[in-house]
Amino acid sequence: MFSQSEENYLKAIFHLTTAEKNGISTNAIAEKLATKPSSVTDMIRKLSDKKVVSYKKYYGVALTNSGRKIAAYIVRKHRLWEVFLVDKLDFSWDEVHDVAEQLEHIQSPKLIQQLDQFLGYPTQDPHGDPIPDKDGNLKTIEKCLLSTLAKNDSGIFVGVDDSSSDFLQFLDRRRITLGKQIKVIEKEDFDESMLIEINSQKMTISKKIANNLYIQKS
Amino acid sequence: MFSQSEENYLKAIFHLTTAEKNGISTNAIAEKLATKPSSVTDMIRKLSDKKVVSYKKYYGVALTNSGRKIAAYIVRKHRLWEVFLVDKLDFSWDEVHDVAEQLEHIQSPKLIQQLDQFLGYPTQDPHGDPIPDKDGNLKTIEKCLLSTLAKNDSGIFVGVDDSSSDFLQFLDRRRITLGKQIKVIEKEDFDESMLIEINSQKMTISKKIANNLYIQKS
DNA sequence: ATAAATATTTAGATTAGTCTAAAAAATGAT
DNA sequence: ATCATTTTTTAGACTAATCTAAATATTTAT
Repeated sequence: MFSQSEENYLKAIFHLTTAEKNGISTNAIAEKLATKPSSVTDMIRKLSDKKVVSYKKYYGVALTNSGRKIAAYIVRKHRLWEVFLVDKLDFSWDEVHDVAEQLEHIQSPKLIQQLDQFLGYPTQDPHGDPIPDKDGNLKTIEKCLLSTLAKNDSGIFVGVDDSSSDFLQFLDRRRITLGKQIKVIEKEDFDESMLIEINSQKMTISKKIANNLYIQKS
Repeated sequence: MFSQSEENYLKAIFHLTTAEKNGISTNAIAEKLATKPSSVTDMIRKLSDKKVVSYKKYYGVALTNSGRKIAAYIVRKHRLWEVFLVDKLDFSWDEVHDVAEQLEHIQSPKLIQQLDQFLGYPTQDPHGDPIPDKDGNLKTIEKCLLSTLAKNDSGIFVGVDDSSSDFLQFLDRRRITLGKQIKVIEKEDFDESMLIEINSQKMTISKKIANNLYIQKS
């Protein structure tokens, strides 16, 4: 059994792990969890004793197979709860994160099994992120940042990188919602802004925005 | 804000408080929470500093108005979650307690507001216990223990005193479910068992069982 | 290759919540 | 009313999770 704090560390490492990076740094974890590097060292040592992370002093940390499975299950729970909040309790996609952050720690396999069924076995959360299956497998879809598209490319808006409340509310105001078709009409070299077409109308989008929108090319 | 532990103490005191008793004893709280009296003394002092309980050394403890309101809200959350688990996720009434015990600590007023609406503003949990309203008011119905009924009295089964899994499963096997009509056919002086009629059939019930079933007399 | 900057770890302290053992207060029995 | 029993509190210790400050290792820049 793992404490909430231990679970949060596992999840943070899971999210910081990408195909490229092998050892996750103490500082990166500390920043992600808004804690101090010294606290991270302590906790990592504890998780290492429990065989859920492998750790070599000064060389960062990585999840073991069992650690990855536990982390994926926490992410699964988090995302299922987000779907519940949006689909059943009429939360908007910018309101769900903090509550799901609490709900993900509830211990009850039956609860999650039944919730999954109740929600109709969803595969993505309200931000377009994939929901790991029971075995911790994550089916990622082919997607890229809007900023990487060339003039006249188009695709479907399938996810966000930053899911802060401010950003999500901005998207709501601009009527940029998951599943919409987006076409790049013009790219401005000077500030890297773009003119895009969505909902049959054109709008200008800054580089920062384009860097936070995932597109599935068509 | 109150920690999970503080919330559990408030809830325990809330449940131990009845019309008769004014000061709840340290030992009673310790037993309810499966902890030690010395731990209770420490926590009570802390809750007293926070003005949610009134406390005089050696004379027990009582909730203040604000303490009572907080405790009632935790009970409200617990019971709403129980309804959710039974009505929406197909849990049976003997499986919900431990999960609700965790869910009651989730902090999100909107979550509870929306859940309440989603469930259709229920007034009772799956065991027949009343759900406190938003202001912490508890509407108790007129009820008495089956053991207090006389021969030929009858009424509706509206709640249980003991809601342990074992007892609830026993009731399931005997087809004794909330809302059923029960009539006392015979009372046995010797062992205080009773012969009752339910579901148009007769069955014998021990004193212990009769002491755990609440009846609304008709 | 060395010095400066950065990252990480260690050492020691703190807080919340708990415990055991002993002391103190209240209660109950004669 | 006194003594024994029970209840409650106090004192001191422990663990998990965190922190600050100092020490050490690694990386980067010249």
